[in-house]
Amino acid sequence: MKELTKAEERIMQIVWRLEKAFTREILEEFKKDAPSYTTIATVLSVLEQKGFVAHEMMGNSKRYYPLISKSKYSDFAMSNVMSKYFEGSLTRLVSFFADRKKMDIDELDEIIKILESKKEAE
Amino acid sequence: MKELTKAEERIMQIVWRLEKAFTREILEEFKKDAPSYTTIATVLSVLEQKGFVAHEMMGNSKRYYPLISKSKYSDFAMSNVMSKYFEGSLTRLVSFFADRKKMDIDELDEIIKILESKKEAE
DNA sequence: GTAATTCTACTATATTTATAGTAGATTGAG
DNA sequence: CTCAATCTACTATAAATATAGTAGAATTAC
Repeated sequence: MKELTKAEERIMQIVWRLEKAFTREILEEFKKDAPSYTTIATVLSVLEQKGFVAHEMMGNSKRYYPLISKSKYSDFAMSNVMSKYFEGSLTRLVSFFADRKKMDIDELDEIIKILESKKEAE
Repeated sequence: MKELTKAEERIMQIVWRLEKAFTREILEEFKKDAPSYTTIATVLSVLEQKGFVAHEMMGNSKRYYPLISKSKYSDFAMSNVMSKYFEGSLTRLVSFFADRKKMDIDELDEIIKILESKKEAE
């Protein structure tokens, strides 16, 4: 899988959120610093070439939808950071968090619960 | 904090590992796809401008060392991914892992232990 | 002390990324 | 129908990134 550039990622996040979107709709999602309509169109065609989206024609306009899911790309992006900064180990990541973030008890309990049930399953 | 580009990050990882390093030493760390000596030197001066490293002179050569620690940058890089893909929630991240990765019992126990003692501390 | 080596500073260039304009096709309003 | 609006395709350009060469200073090996 190719990596997303910043501009591509901004657009892709919107496509993921909307699930199906026309260029126009994507433009409207920008509150500020909106790129121009044509810029978005250009980025979308790059995203299509990279295999991140595809489109269907509706009249003469393209409705784009994701080919690569957000969670699939999350996996990719996270693995990247994990391997570069935590030697790929979730344990290291969690201790990193534990060391430097304040975490509330409910959140901790929630995470422990998830892990306990994962333990059952394995 | 500025972001590291890919080329910068490759070099920076080496500087973090070596703690203090001459350009020559950095070059030697590359096993394959080594950029040229001068490329590394150029990237180092960019890193210096961005505030990631500084140097001390040893004779006529520069020995670079990190100004921004790896863990500080980890924090930054991780927060980035976390906010983009997990709404900043460690809980979501952990469940994401639990859902899609096989994890061994020892690792799970280890993580639970970390979280339990964090719970004590909070 | 001179030749070969090594280093930095400066400059150059290719590639990639980001942005957007223009022209021509299509469509919708009346 | 016809005009204004809208859309895509193509092209252009700026900015950022990646890479490295050259010249001259400094150092080292004899």
